Amino acid sequence: MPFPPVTPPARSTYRHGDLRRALLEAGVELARTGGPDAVVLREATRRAGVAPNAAYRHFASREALLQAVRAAALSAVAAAMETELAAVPADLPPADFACAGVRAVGTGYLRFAQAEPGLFRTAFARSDVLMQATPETPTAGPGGLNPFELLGAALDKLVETGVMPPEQRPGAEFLAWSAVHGLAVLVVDGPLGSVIGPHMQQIGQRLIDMVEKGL
Amino acid sequence: MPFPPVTPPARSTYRHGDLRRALLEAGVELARTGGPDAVVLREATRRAGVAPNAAYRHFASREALLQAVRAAALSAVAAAMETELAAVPADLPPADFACAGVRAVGTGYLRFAQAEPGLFRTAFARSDVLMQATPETPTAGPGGLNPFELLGAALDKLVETGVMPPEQRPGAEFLAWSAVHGLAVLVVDGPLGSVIGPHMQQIGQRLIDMVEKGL
DNA sequence: TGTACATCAGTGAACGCGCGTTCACTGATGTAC
DNA sequence: TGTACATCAGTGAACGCGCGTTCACTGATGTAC
Repeated sequence: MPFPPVTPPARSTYRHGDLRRALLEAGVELARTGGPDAVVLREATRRAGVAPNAAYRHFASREALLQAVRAAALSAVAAAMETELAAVPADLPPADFACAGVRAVGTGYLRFAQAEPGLFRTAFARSDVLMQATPETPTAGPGGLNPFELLGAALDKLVETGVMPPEQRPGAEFLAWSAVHGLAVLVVDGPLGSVIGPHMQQIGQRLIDMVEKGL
Repeated sequence: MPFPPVTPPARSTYRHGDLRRALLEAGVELARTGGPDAVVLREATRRAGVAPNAAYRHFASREALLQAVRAAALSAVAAAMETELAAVPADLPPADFACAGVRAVGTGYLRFAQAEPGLFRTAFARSDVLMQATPETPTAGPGGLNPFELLGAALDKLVETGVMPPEQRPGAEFLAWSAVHGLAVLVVDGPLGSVIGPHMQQIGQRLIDMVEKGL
């Protein structure tokens, strides 16, 4: 896949100023368009208007850049969830509020997957970044929690408000996550894109119904 | 990823005999080890003991070979489901038999994902092979149904035996498939491999419980 | 039954491509005196 | 305040790699007469 011509930023100073950030942003943009495989070190330096090897001052390898991009993508997923959470009416009765929280997390996840398929694929493609974030590669959203932690917190509230029996709680995040993730992946990265792409949100809501009832 | 040295088959005849099949088998073996990206045309010809360009007598391009490998992988998924289905006791009452059928389909899917992660990833990676099979690239198992059709048939029986209300049936395959697929992908291709890999079958059963209850 | 010939599966050599990465370097910065 | 110097971000050129694909070819096969 050839890259579209991107105007070089035309730097006047010898020093770039913030090359690490520029490379990361270029990497994110590449991931946005083409998924993880599109995060190509040389192309990122090209977009930053810099020689290819300049990247090695800031990232140990192409893989390190990709890790950073992944973390940024996960952070964006968390932000999408938070947006959805913020839209939940605060005056709901506690139990309903807790339910709406879980739904919001799932909805944010699905929305993000559909709006930013490239980043979504990058965020969750074979790696352990989510589970072992480093200070250089933060995976949390503005609120300080990463996607997995947001889901866990929402489920905790389900137990606190008595909607979910406590003995069901352990491992529940894996079940809920699986369901929602599966739909997202089938549509964004799998064979269902053309089949149910347009109805994804609707099917997503039915899926979340199923999870709620099943848990 | 360098390939391990594979002994060339040492052909004595000028004609290979069944090069198409040999390339397909080599391709499947590559996918088994390294997923879709590992299906490399030159490596397949190397393993078949043939010049690189000889492949073009049988496949129009690398992509065509990959499509064929994908189809074979889907066929293997179907076979795994059928194996599980065949193990369901035939003397169960109809409703229980129907439930067990759905569970068998899901279990077969998860088992396959864990036993053959490379083929699993190849089978479901961004493509429309599943939904538009051609005579040259069959996706069905021995029984003549592809994975998606096997799931559909199992759900139909759920309706026939009165376990599932008919109005729930439309689209139910997407919900069930999503749940199971999500778990498989998270473990095989995502961040949960190291976390719940060993307990996957157990979590898988809980997940299928959830789907049954939720539908 | 023997022979000419069309068919076509596989060969050998080469192409251009873009990648990640390494090397010795150069130029700007900022700190120590 | 001025100057020497260490630091280190970015440069330029090059490397080896393996890939998919194209070209003109050669050798075995099997069919028609």
